[in-house]
Amino acid sequence: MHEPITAADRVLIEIQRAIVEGEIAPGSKISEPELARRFDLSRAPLREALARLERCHLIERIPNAGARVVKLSQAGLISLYQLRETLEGMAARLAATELTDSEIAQLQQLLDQHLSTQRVREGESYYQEAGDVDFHYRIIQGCKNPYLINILCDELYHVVRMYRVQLGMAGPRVSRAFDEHKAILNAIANRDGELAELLMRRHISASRRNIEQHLQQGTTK
Amino acid sequence: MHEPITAADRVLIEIQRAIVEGEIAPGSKISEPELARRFDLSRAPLREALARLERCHLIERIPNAGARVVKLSQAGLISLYQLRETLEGMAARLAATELTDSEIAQLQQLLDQHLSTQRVREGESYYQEAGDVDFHYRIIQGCKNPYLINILCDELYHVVRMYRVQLGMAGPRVSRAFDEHKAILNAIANRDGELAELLMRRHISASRRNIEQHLQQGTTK
DNA sequence: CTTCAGTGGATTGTCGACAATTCGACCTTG
DNA sequence: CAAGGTCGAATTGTCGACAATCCACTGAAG
Repeated sequence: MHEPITAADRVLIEIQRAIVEGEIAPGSKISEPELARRFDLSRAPLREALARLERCHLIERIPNAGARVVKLSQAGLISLYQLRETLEGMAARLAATELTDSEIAQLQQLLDQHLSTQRVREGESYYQEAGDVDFHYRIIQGCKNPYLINILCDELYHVVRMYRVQLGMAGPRVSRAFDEHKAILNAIANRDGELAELLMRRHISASRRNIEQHLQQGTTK
Repeated sequence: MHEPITAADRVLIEIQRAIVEGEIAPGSKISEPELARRFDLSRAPLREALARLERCHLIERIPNAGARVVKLSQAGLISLYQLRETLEGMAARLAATELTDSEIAQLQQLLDQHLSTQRVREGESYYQEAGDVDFHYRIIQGCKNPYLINILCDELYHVVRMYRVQLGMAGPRVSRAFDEHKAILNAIANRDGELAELLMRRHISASRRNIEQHLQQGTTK
């Protein structure tokens, strides 16, 4: 079975990566002919990809005027994390009742694995990033609400990553984040949805404050 | 200045209406050539419209296999309203601190207007629908969070309408809904965000139960 | 010197046709 | 008769070209 990937999907993933990693500068204009040449395709699949990029909030399109890469801003960061607090809090609360015992066990196993990995590579932000993403991803999948899953995993995921990558998340918060994950999972294991929601909200709030500091230092404008 | 409308936008609105009102049956397959003939367009703008319909959760696309109109289900309704509870509750809470005094006054004026209109046309569900939508719309706009506004007004709005329209919302809940609107607005006027959120959540929860009854009666499967 | 209208260039939106893939019907075979 | 494979028609994905629209530059008038 071939990967169910169309040409538009491939270029979508490419451009997503380029934007998230800042290879295409925030605020810069997107030229359809230029990108078409760069990725060696027609404009048809490219426009399909652009439509999906708009859905991910990575670009902003104005009819008959073109598309621009989104600019990072403190206001945008706050709005985004404010929403994440609510949505992932909801996901954690639902996951506490929806997840099966075996799924919870697998998650605990995953966390142990991350902790040992983290000790080996202290301060390596990529693994932390991957592990954090994986943990949140599984919690979200566990809520069993397709609309919520779609919003968090398909639409908001890449913008969140964009903020984290471009502001260069570092390591001092790593160990604390792992403890917070553990606490959230404990609440879920105890089937305490309200506590899981509260802890998840705090976890994301702390993450926001962490990034906010970096943003104030980084962009002076 | 012409209306900033492209051909794809026009057909999008047409198809949205057709799907929401059930003119295109839920679960039916979408044929691109057929729709292109029906609306007298090429397939290019039509595909653009289909991409946005997928974003609105009105159709589901499978690569190389086509698109189908979404089917209404009790599980979908519950997931949708579960999410609305959280999101609109958040919007109400934020609106309580973000709305200006004059905006609140305008909202109170709007509600009075709706109440008088409702008395004139007792049980007329369309006006209730329009008034309800307008009230919720303004609360959402008042939260000042662009991500949240986008999700509620652009992505979820039409599916919600689809459930309400196709299950034929009637009048017994109309007056109660107005009272609930009034209570929510009072909480906002008192700058009591927590209460506004709680009341909004109850309001939507009651609305869900109302629709749920109709759905159980209507679709026996 | 500032402001506004006109024009040229480029970009976006749209079109019709071609290629790749899928779904269904038919036929063959065990 | 059932199961599997094969072929064909239809649909989706992609392409290159045309038309409509917008942006920037130029030029002229106040």
